[in-house]
Amino acid sequence: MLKKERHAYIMHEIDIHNKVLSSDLSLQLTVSEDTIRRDLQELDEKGILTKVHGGALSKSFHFTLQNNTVFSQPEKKIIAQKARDLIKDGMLVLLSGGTTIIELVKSLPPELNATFITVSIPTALELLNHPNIEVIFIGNKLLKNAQMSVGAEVVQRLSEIKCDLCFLGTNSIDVENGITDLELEVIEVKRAMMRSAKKVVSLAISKKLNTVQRLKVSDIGALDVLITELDESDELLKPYKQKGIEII
Amino acid sequence: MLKKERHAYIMHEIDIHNKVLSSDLSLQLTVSEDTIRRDLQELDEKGILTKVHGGALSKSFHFTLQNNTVFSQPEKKIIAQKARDLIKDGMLVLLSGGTTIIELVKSLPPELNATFITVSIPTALELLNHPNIEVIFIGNKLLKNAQMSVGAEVVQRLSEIKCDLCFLGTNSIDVENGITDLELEVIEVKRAMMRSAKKVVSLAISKKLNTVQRLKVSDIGALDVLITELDESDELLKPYKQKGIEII
DNA sequence: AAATTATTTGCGTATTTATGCAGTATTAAA
DNA sequence: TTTAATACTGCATAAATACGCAAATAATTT
Repeated sequence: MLKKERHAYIMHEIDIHNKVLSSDLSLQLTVSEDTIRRDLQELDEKGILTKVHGGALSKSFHFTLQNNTVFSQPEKKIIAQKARDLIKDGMLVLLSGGTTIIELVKSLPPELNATFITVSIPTALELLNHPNIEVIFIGNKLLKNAQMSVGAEVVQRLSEIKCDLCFLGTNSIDVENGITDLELEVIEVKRAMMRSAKKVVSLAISKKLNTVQRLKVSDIGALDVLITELDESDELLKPYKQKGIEII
Repeated sequence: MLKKERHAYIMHEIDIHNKVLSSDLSLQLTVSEDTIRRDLQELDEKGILTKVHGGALSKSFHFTLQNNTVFSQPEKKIIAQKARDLIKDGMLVLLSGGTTIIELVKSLPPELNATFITVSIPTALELLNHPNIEVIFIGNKLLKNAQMSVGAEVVQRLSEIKCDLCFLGTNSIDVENGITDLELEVIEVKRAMMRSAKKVVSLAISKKLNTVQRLKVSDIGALDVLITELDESDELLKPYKQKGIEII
């Protein structure tokens, strides 16, 4: 059998099943796994499939890369890098939704070995791109705009968990009014998230400092760490420091 | 034997078998392999076959290799339209993952008012785009490749549900071996999905008919409806009809 | 028909490609 | 962590290919 024939066969299989195993192909085509691996490598280089450990996947899975085209503000990149350093191997980390959180996930080193829990669909999708982290999604009714799970069931499930860290992509934060948000259902979940973590970290670009929304999530005192793109000594951050919040 | 005659013979062989080996031709035409190579090269330059290492392939064969990389969208569109008609206002519908299911979700009319349950992240994301449908995600540990929830918790939650319809994007289906799939964890969930629905519908492009994977999800008898892009009267579907499965 | 010219073919050799194997490193899973 | 599966590296081998050249064949001219 000619090499090109094998390639056609492999692509056909990929087309049908979205994935192939090297071991299967080796048997079906009666060539060594070495050869299959080299075939898959070539087809990968052509860009018509994605080689992975043990076989290959269809390209049609890869739509998360589309999201990468969205420009991320440099502020969020800075915040992500600061936040990243708090996460250590073996930790159990709770993540909310939002673009800042997505940026954090993108910046996670590939060798990091930790478990992440989230209620946000986009966050979950981004987490799935990383090789070594386990992803747990707490599901229930999904809220359309926020693309996240909400409702009593989620709050209940969160109450059964104790995480090392909770990262909140924060909408509005203010020394007087604490953390505030827009939607009641989101607030319920964020509260539950804060309760179930040993350490609560808020990620907020400085524009969001000292702004207030309609509904309150928590007092400022419930926060342990605040991460912005600003320098730790920035004037804007002083009031938060005085409340005993760690500034990074 | 004249060169032109050899060329005609080679093209004839290509038409019949879709491929030729230089070594074969050399014997059949009693000329050296060098000559055959030169022949194939000429015919390739003429554009009427594709020369490869060891012989040549027909152009149409080469076509399928390229063509298959653009996954079978039109077939899936047809399937989606057929499936759509089964869903009525007020129904509770269970969806698996896969590109065919995504296509179904895209084709749902905006005025449809129903509740959808899924375990697949991409499916959930697509469902959230629609204005009037409620989306429930059953969460737990997420499987990286399949981008879906798996595990005992999911099976348990599914067992507490009774849906009107369950749509399965099917990997492999065969009259003898039933519905089969690759990963154990996916199979557990698919089984649970089938149990929790009054009516189980399999969506499968015809390429997937009569293919078998390693692990079994269920007997063919557990299926109520099979939807493909083929006409209901197609020969391929007869065996399934005889098993009492409704063909759409 | 003979001579000349152009084309085709086969052969030897050097090179490239395809494949499998063994040992080791890496990765995934229990 | 341990264990099994998978991947990588370097190497060996065989098959396929490219190339130059000379012999053979075909086509053309004289």
